[in-house]
Amino acid sequence: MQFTKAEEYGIFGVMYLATQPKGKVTPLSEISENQHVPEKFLAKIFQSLCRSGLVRSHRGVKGGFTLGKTSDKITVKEVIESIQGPYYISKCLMEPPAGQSPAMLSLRKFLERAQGSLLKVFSSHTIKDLTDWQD
Amino acid sequence: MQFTKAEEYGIFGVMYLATQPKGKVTPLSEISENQHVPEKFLAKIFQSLCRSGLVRSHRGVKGGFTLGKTSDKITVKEVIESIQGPYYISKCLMEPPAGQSPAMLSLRKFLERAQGSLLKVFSSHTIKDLTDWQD
DNA sequence: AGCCCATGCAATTCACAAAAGCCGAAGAAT
DNA sequence: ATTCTTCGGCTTTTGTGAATTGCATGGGCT
Repeated sequence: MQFTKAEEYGIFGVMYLATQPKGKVTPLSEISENQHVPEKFLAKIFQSLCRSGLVRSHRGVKGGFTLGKTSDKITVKEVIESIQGPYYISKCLMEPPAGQSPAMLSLRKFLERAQGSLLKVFSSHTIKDLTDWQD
Repeated sequence: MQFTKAEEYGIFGVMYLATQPKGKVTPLSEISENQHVPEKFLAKIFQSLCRSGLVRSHRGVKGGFTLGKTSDKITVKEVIESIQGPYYISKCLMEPPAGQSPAMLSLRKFLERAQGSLLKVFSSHTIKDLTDWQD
């Protein structure tokens, strides 16, 4: 429901994969070490990223993760919503508007507008934009 | 650091005052009852709103609150930031950028852009906009 | 004086974020 | 086949902040 450590770490992880040589399989331990992120926490996050296809997992010795598609095709919004589900700026937008007070309906209308503005930024930036900014 | 019940209730409270006859002093109990908000919680919120001058308090019998300025002069951003201080889309924007990792600096750049987009919506809508939408 | 209502602080409950741990499954190397 | 490595998924713990409640205080009206 908000931008937390999980999303932060997830983006770092995907960014790291994006800067690795194409085809290289990178284990969690390497990502964790380089980006200073708790490994087990990162593992949980990458499970979600894997399920949504943003990254691909490879088990066994010399296993690890690779990107599911090129970094310029992965938007920040995709990463965020893979990890925590649909993004809501406020809890009250999660509940259906039926039977709510006039003041609430009015506030919802406003919040939806604000949220739309935010999601537009989320979906118009890719991981490649972020890694490019790193230099 | 995020859009919570406190901000929600605060906006409801100010909206309610905005719909009352000009000059009327409205006690918390009335606002609480009409907007279905816990009275003590609302009291705390209104302390902040009072300190920042958005509402004016009147003590004693027949006391209560009035608006500090007309509702078309009160932006949503003012209400939010009165209640919870500066609005940050993410915790990591609260800390100074000095000495952070390249990935973090890159993410900050992105988050600042997203946050700016959001604050623009917050500051370009007033309480009057919200009460007008109620009809 | 007595009542009413805001003020301010303390305490509590509750939910969720953040992290750590454990055991199992899959796959490669030998 | 066995062993080692790495992900998979579940459970539990810890920490933090949201959301509330309670009480004692103080100012103003009648």
